[in-house]
Amino acid sequence: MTLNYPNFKFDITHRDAKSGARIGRLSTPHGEIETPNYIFCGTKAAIKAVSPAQMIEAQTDIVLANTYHLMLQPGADLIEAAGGLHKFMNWHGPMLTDSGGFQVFSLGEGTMANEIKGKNAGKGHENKSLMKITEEGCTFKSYIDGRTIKLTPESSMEIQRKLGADLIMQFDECTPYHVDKDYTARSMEMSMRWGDRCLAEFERHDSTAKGGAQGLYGIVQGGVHADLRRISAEYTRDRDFFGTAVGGCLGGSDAEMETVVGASLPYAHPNRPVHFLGIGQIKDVFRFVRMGVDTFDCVIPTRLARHGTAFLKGAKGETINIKNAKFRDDHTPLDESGDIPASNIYTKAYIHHLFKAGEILGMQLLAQHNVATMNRLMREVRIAIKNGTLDDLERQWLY
RNA sequence: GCGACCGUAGCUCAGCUGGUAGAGCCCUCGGUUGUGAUCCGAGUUGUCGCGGGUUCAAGUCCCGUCGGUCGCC
Repeated sequence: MTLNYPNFKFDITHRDAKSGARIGRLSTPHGEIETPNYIFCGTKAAIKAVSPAQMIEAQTDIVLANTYHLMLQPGADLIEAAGGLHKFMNWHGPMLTDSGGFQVFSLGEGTMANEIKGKNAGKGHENKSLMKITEEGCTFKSYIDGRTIKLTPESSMEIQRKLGADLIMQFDECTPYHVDKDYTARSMEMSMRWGDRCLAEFERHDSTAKGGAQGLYGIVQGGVHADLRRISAEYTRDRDFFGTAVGGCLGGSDAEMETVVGASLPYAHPNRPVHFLGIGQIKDVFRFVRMGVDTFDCVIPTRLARHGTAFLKGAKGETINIKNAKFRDDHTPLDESGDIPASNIYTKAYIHHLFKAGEILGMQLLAQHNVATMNRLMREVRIAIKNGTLDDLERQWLY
């Protein structure tokens, strides 16, 4: 072990007797969080429609930002000159950055989300010309101005170092769904070689020059193939990564997603924090916490909010659509059991009106409510794991 | 009083030389999982001002009439 991450720690303080769920304490230079926890997406150094102060009011512990978007705009050097992402965006708690792998490859697949979910069968790949993958890395055209950009394991590490988040991700290829197993295997193997290059680059700079300011996660790939997932998970286990992330194609159904995680985590390092990239919904939190996932990140709380969907404990399908006509004259608070004004003061009729009228305050209120609701979910999940009452809690949350 | 133009979905309008109506918005519902705020998808809505006439067939042509806008005396 040449990398020891002196300023990071992950202690598992409690294990659920009935499942793989666990309580952990993840320490970073910007504070510690209790896991399981939820990481909110602030792609371009901003949680869409929610200020840092409102994130704190919603009892948020940790956020993330994206290498891909920030390298293009405003550029990593500018953020470094600003004193790093924490100062730049005024978020002083723990933070994570993605490596840029997912976003780059999503250009080649039209919408990556469809690929991961196994949709768009037979379509996609129409923008393949926008990018090129080689052993060296990835070349693509900037969505900002069209200029050609190159991203490699080394440059991803350099950019993430300049951004300065606490937790960072190795550069990987997010393997599409509609490729054959052979392609998935070769892609996974390249991601492993890229992982080694990330570790080497990381060790060259971070662990020495900056005194261990960052913790690097390896990413498990392998598509929907259990044997590949095992190989990839064992790879991350046997390298000096601080944490393990589950990424790549997760299949086309809930069942397939569980298979993927189930084929990965038993072979990952047992004492490292496990992050599930890009998931999830409330039902996903319950499912994957039981499989040993410690942190989640997903755009869905804030994206759904901007489109008028509010997470609600016990609601059918987890959510309500505030734009529905039935809320037009519902003068009760959005969520009386919520713990912020956006939830327990503002009424459904009012927020319904804001959406109908196109007022951005509607999106702000729902976004903050959804963030607060997911944070509340995670708090209750942690308590339930400690008390052994996860099943009961799940019944309360899910219709 | 005369003349011109216009009356088509809740709103704004498109429908070429005749072949029983469309768009956008609104409205209703759905979608969104390593971010796409103002997005994507589906659906509801019409005695084409009214009355005659010509024609196999009229939103479309002709006559009359009502309403509106503008101009002239």
